[in-house]
Amino acid sequence: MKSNTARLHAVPDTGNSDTFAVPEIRQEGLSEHLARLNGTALRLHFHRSETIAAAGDTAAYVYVLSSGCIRLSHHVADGRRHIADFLFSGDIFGLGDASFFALSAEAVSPVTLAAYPRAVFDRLGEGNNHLRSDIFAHLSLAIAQAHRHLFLVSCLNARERVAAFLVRMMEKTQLVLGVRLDLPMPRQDIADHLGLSIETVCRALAALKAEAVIEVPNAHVIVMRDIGMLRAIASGPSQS
Amino acid sequence: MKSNTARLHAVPDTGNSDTFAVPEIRQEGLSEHLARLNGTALRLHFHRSETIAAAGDTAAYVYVLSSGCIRLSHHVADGRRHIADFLFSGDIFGLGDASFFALSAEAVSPVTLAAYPRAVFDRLGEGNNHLRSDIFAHLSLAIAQAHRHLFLVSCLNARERVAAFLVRMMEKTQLVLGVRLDLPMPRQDIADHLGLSIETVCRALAALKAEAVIEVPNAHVIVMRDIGMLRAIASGPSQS
DNA sequence: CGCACGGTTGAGGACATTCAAAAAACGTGG
DNA sequence: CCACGTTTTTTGAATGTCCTCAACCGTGCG
Repeated sequence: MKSNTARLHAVPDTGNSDTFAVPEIRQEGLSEHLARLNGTALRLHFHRSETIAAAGDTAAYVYVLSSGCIRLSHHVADGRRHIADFLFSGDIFGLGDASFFALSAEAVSPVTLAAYPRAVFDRLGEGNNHLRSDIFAHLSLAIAQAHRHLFLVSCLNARERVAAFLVRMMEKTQLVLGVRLDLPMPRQDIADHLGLSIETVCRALAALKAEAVIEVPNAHVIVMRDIGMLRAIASGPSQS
Repeated sequence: MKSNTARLHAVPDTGNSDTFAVPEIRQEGLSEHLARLNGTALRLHFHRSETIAAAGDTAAYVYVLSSGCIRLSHHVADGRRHIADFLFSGDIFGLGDASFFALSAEAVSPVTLAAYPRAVFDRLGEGNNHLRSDIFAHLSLAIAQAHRHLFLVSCLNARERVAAFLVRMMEKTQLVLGVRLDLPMPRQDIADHLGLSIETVCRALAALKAEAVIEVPNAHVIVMRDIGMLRAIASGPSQS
């Protein structure tokens, strides 16, 4: 699956710069605003595999994850599913869903989160330009990330997708300089996120391990051995 | 950014429910609001293959397409590219790009469009709740569509992707009940949109033709022979 | 201890890509 | 209007990647 136009190749591609940079900025703003709503927030939690909200449900709340990991997925009748994204502490779910949730949110690991009634949330926004622009920024970022992932799935091969996934998980979990990455989700979830089969995910990890780019002490921990190389692989078939 | 406003049509949807329904509602609101800005709008036009805005450019304007077709694409150095979406008359580009465009916009066919200075646009929004909620809806829709496309690229095979593409183009170009679909973009663009090679797109079209689902009188015209079947194919390996 | 479950690895096959070439469409200039 | 060169589209054959099916391994738990 590569596709693409042109198969020319020239590009030294130093092997670094993300070719599809999406600013991965923490959205401080929104969190602050939400803190002000604490009085009306519900504190909830869920254990592994529980459904927090199902696609099609009335979007009565906006959720902010305080701990754990959740997946945003789309299920179809015949068992196939696609996982749009994984959310971690500080991430927000439901902001873009005006009336009904477009995706299901399910707990990957034990989760605690705050649920803000949408009505209250909206009311607050009406008098607050700053909050609104934060929401705007949040939605824009969500679009940019969806497009980045679209590029990943459309243009990268299995090994590159897995590498890109690891890089992204590193960023999302703030483990920018660390070497030890915790992957709370099972392989099947990674597969459904990347548009691969579970076996292919395993094989891609094995390949990266064989190249000494990563180590896999156990199934849920990845040790980054060569982050530069990992990023290079993640950005496409430049030199691989 | 992408995406757009989209098109109405509640569509009888004969065939079966789209497994990933995205409300394809026309955003009347935005167009009306924009009309009020006519005084400040620039009227531009471009011919085939011209770049209207490049990724990374300062997002000084919000564009509304009045005629023609443009593609929103992401290019990488080695020649690969991904086309996030195609825009038609009435669609909006640049709304989600606060400072810089995340995607390039290029004319697929001769294009005329209106460019609204972002500053003016933003100022209008500050005093207008209705406009703001239209923008919000626009961004939400863009996210939903990106997710739908993500599902398509992650879970469907070549024939299904091409079928889904045809269905979507039918909807976008308001040709809900018609049978004659005009495809202004070259095969390579379709391939880069669907994450396939150009040859595979051709073969998928040939397969649909062989099944008597479509006819292809010439490369840029598709005649729908069995829309119900097309929708069934587009929604995945359920009963095909 | 034995079972269940998630993960890993192997073999074979399906599907999409690549390379190659022919056919059709397009534009230009005579 | 036609001839010509260029570009786009289509088809064919071979290759490669990823998927499917299946067995195996390791860990955790009753």
